Amino acid sequence: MVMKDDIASELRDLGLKLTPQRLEIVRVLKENMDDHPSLNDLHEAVKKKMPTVSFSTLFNTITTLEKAGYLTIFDLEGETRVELNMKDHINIIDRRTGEVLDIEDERIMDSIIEVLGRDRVKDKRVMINVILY
Amino acid sequence: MVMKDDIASELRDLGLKLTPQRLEIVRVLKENMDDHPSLNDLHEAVKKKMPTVSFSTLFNTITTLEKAGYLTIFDLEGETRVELNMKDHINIIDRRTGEVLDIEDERIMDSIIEVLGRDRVKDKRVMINVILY
DNA sequence: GTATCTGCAAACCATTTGCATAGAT
DNA sequence: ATCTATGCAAATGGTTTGCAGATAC
Repeated sequence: MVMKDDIASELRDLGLKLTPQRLEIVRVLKENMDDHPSLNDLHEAVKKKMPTVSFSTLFNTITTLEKAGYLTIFDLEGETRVELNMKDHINIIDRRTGEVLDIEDERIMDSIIEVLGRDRVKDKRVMINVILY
Repeated sequence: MVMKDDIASELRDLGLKLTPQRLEIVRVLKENMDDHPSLNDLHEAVKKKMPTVSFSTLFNTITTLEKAGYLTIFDLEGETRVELNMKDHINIIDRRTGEVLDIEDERIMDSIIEVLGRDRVKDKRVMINVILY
């Protein structure tokens, strides 16, 4: 359970102005942390709580938060997905269903880091595409 | 160096009609195998050899070849990329530059397969997104 | 008071579709 | 003769931009 004031101080720490829309967007995002929602899904979820929030505002907010290092976005089959898990981890992405699963597996992580080097992985924000036939 | 007739028989084996456009598209694709070209890049490259080939034809051809299992496509930052490497391998994708590198590393591959199970990986055409902070 | 945020509307851009004509078998 | 491919033009769909008015500080 995340408290309102936590979000406010997190945003303040990033130097961002506290608007009701922003607070609501982050609140909803935290509630759906495991879902890696698309911008549209997120917009729908936010509108349920605050129907007047525009897609533009959502887009601007996510862009701002991403630049501030508060979240990560990635593109899945042409859709922007939002990733709020800020721990080192791996997304297992099902390209057919769009499902995204977070795992924190040391073996995979270690082998990737060992082969590529941690700095390189970190620097490049690497995406790894495993292709088996 | 790939010979013309090899491509023709490959396409024939897939039950596809042999048109000059198709042959040229596959020829160019094989020449740029390591580049994971976008549809647009590929179209430009094909037009250098055969200027009349339309984007539609390229699109239709790639779609057809993908359904036939001849190649893989994936989406990178909103662009369709074409993958012709049909060996088990890993793409290291730099999300900033769009660069894609093929590697065949047993350690990474084995650890992924061990954790997820080969069938699951194979079935899901998994994409793995490594996020380090 | 000023810099930033909001939200409407329009632009953008790669992809995808519809369809009439052309070509392969 | 039939089935599939080609290529033009238009539609789609998610993202991105421009900007005027509103709000946070």
